[in-house]
Amino acid sequence: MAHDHASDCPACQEPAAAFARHDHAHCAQDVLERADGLVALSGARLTPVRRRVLEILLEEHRAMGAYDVLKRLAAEGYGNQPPVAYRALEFLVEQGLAHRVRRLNAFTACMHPGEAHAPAFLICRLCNTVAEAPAAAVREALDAAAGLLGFRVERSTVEALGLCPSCQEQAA
Amino acid sequence: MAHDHASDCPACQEPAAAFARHDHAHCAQDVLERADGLVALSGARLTPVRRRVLEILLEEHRAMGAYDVLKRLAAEGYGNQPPVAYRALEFLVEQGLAHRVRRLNAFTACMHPGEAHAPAFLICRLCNTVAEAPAAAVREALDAAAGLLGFRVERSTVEALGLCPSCQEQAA
DNA sequence: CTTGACGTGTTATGGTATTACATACATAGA
DNA sequence: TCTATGTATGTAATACCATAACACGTCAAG
Repeated sequence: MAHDHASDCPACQEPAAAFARHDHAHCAQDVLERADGLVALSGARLTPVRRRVLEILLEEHRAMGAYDVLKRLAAEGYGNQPPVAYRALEFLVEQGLAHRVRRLNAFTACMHPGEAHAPAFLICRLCNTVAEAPAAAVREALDAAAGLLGFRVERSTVEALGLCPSCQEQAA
Repeated sequence: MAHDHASDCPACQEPAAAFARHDHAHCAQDVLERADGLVALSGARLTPVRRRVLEILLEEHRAMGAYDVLKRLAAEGYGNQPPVAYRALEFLVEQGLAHRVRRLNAFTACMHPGEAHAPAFLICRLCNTVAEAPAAAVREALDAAAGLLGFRVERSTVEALGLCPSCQEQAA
């Protein structure tokens, strides 16, 4: 482990940790527990496949293609046809437990489920790391820009391609 | 024509026109002329295929899939294999003459080529209209959010799904 | 006139996502 | 309990999106 976790370890939650090395096991556990509660609240069901997909996303701690997820599922005895993965992923996205990263045709676990947030994704073009940045301000600006045209925003996709801190150093 | 165009008709350029009915022919003409100049400046070449693809995007005035564009090209005697369309589209995107709308796996002509802009796309989930909104403020907010994590943004994708003005009315 | 850069055409393939239908499972109501 | 209903899963087939690799042609610089 990169650091010792108390149950409220901030490193897993803080934005700044997104690009830092740390122990994912704790974050995963914490997120899973919250997921159970959130889903129950919304009246939906976190079935075995769905829960497993979330676990997989949390374990890998990276953006995964639907077919990558599917391979893992199939290896564990679940169905091995694309809809199995896509349906579970879609469910998780709807519940706010995962996000879709369109630039990568991939999915990633949400690290802050339940907290109302309009995430932005920061994708490093060198190391391919994806970080979820808090982007309430971005969403506000987008709502404002859309409002000027009379458009009402329901869902938004905000993704940035660029260089993460460590790749900036190496490039310099 | 929905309205009579002077060569400096603002309706085609103004954001508010994005969702308004108007004559596209003039906008297209204007954009094409500017495209010629811009490409020349950058040392690139707006070859027949490339120019035709831009014309097609302008004519249709909607987000088009690469294969839609390809069909049009093929019907006019150009190559009918995917790379023909993808290469031309990629060129136009690089030159800032077109944009890629990832949510739709589609491309659309840029309505304000040459003006430095970080566009946001507003996609109506009912009528599928796509509008390009000025989003300098959004980009600034994104840069700021990324900066807090030490991430340097190079390119960004900002897309919103929601309801355009007229579909809001109909829904109400 | 040769070389090299660029653009186009074509074949082939790989990756992503959805439709449609069949089956199983859970829960609520008779 | 039994059945009806909605929801979830499994599967087959297909559609859609995108790229790699190679061949050919053109044009301008040396």
